[in-house]
Amino acid sequence: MSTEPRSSLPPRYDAAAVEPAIYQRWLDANAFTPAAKPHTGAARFVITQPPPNVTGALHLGHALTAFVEDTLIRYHRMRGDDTLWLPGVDHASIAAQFVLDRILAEEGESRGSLGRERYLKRMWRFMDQTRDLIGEQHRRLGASLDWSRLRFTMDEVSARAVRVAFKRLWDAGLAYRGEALVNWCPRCRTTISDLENIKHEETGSLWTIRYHLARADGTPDPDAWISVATTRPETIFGDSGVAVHPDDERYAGLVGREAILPFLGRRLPIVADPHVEREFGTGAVKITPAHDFDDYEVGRRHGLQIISVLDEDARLTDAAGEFAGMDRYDARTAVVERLQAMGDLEGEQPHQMVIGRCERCGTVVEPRLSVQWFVRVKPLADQALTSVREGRTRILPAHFEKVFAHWMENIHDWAVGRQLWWGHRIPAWYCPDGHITVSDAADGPDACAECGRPAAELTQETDIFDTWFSSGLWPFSTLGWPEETPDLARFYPTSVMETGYDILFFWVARMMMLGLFCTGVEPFHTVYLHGIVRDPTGQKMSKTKGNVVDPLAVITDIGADAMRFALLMGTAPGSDQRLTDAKLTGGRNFTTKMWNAARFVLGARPTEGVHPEGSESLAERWIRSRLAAATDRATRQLDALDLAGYAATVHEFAWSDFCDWYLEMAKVELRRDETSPGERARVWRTTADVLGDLLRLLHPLLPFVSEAIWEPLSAVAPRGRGEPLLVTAAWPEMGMQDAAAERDVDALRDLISRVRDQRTASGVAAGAWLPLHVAPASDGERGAVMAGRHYVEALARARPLELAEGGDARPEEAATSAIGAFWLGSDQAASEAAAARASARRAEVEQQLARLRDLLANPQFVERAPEQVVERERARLNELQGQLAALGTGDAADEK
RNA sequence: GGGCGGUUAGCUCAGCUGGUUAGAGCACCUCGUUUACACCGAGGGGGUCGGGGGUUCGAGUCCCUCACCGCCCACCA
Repeated sequence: MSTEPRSSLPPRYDAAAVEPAIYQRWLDANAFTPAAKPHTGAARFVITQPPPNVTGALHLGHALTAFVEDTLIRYHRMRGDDTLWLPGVDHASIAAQFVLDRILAEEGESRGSLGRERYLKRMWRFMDQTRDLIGEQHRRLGASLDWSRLRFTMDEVSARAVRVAFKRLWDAGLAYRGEALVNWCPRCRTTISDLENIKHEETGSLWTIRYHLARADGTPDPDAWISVATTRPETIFGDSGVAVHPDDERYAGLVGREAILPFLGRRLPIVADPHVEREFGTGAVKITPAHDFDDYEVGRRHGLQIISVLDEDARLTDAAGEFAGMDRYDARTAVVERLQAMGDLEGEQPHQMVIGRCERCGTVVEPRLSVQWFVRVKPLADQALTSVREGRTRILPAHFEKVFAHWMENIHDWAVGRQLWWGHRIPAWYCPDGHITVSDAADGPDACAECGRPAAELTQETDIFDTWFSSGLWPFSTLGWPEETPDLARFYPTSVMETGYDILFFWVARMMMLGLFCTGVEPFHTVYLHGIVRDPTGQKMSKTKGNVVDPLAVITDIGADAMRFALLMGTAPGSDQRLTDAKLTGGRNFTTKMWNAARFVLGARPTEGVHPEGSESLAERWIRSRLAAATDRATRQLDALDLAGYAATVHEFAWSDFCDWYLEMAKVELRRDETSPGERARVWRTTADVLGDLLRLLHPLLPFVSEAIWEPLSAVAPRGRGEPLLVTAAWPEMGMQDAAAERDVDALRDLISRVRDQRTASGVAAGAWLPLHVAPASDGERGAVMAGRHYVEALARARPLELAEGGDARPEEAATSAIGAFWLGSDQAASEAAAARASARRAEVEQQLARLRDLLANPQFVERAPEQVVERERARLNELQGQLAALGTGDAADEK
């Protein structure tokens, strides 16, 4: 970029060229890194952002996240708050392995062929290629992240935090190792959490199978049996009982007897358990404790055997006899066929059921009995729940608090171990005597904590942590916890945690639990949950549907500002939005509009060296008042995290007030012959002032284009605050509102609009100048017309403008406006169309008057409604009566 | 099986604790090359606020109920 300040702008805004250059200037100025020391007394504003997965490319969800957070951080930076927005990426163990495994497959390798050590080396190489990708993409979005604090969940600081956090959980008795049924993905070959086990409605089969009853000698009775219903015949080999409902008289005589398992001849006790639904299937259930969560509980209650018959690939084990080695689905078919051949298959019917599939690979999840590491989360969940209930952490939108509470109340222990390689290895060591030592030392323990055996005899756990364990430490691990670092003291706890509602449980809940446990305080005071960006028809975007929008393509096309505006306009906490081309085009049009407005202001600068003089015109007072109102409103909306509201406020002020009305009125002032050079200088100065503050308001919303305009503007209209870059400039100060100016201009705008309407209705040529007669309804209105007559003349193309006196006759086509009666004087204006339009307007006014009279005549209303409301209605009535009266005794206006 | 959200103009959505004539953008119609902008300007048409009941002086807004759409949670094999 040139170092010469330019004072004009090129005709076209070239976002693709301008945006990267501006981002570089921000970086050069070190604009995103907090000062070494905070200003004393400055408020703190720190955002916790979800670190994107290291392997992923940026999608619209990331873009929305970045835009929301960047908008907030830019606002607070301008407010002078001590801000931090820290960037980072997540190592995403299972997702990363899934991606790398695919790459390896293409190279003819696999996890198995490489072995753990080489696999991890390969993974780090892969990381080095992809780790910076997300960062690069965030820079193109304009995200003002503090790159000097870039973090990775696999870096050493994070690793240390993981060890220390886990050691503390262990010491507190909240981490334990035990045998339990867990969700197992046979394809990823790891345990997964309940959250990663995605339920799908699917149609399967329900088979009814005969289990023959055992005779006294233990042989099956060919003529007596109990029929059980099952969706999983292949797990038959793990059966260790049959259950019926205790009150089911059909089976009352069978409880306590035994059935014989087909193929294996195992004796199965028939037990009574209230868990069984009598109406479902046959009312009798085969119990397979090792392969079903319900059966596990039933089995425990009745002391049944737990027999695993599936291995880690979901193949049948030797316990399945002749079926050993078969895949679970092949075995299902085979078992059914054999039962049929034996005459023990009573039936098969289609069955609607819910199947759990691995979030990552879609494979049907298998309940599997194994020894695992768990975190006892109940006490942690209670604390997190309490802080939400007591308002120390607030969730937006508020109704998610209920969702959060429901989940927290029903939470199960967290299986944190993963049988994967890429991730933080669980810092637990086993000694030959079976003792467990958990250590937070980087090199592991010196000796067994229980028996003192030396480290050399200990072996470390090979399982790694669920990715979300390290993500759960993110708000403080990134600041150096457990060290008492200056950053931790300065930026923790954080302010706003912003993410999509879809990871409320995965991430937010875990951060709250681990944050409270590790640091004793809530890691953030506000949880802001945004929704999903959908396609124009409301479908979720997905690669398979082919309806994804690539944010980088959009940026290349129309610029990051345009996309930001489009996304923020549609965002509301907790609700999804549809992204359409029309919205993106709207964003582009808005950036272009701002660019062009700035071009006009810069180009309209009068001769230098002339001192501004005279008092501000009505238009100037009005736009300053509007600016004050917009500033106040936008500020309150940003403080309330109402980003769509903020965007709408600034958009409306910029486009409607500033461009459509103020600039048009300013042109009148600037171009009138009667305006002196000093007055011209004053009007331009006001215009540049307001534009400057508008840019400040605009900056969090359109950071690039506002910054691009800021430099040339401040070169010719320095604001005296010495702010070379808008990104670090101050948020506008609240000005004074000017009720009188607003009232007058509102009235004038109404008059102008109505005159234009009359012109259109009567078919007057657009460029024609017509005389205009105005009969003000009162002295106030008369004053407004006097103050703004040249605006009316120019903007309504009405010249000369003549003020009518009370006694003047009103022609039939006279109409009413907020300022009183008016009529156009010309042959054409006397047309029937104008008269018709005018009388239609009058009819409207009269209708409203009638409504108001009725309302005010109702004693109930006058007595019971608040006085303010009644007063407002009275005032309105007076105003309308004034308008009508201004029409005098014109033909159409004299009857009530 | 529980719970939650939505239903407002042709489309996408605003409408805070009930209070003027329910708004915006896009789309549509008419006009317009006035020296920032046609990625624009001016004007216009278009809604019994999902249905039904209730509370109230007054309901898009509060209560009840029904319908449809969507989401989350859940151990009937």
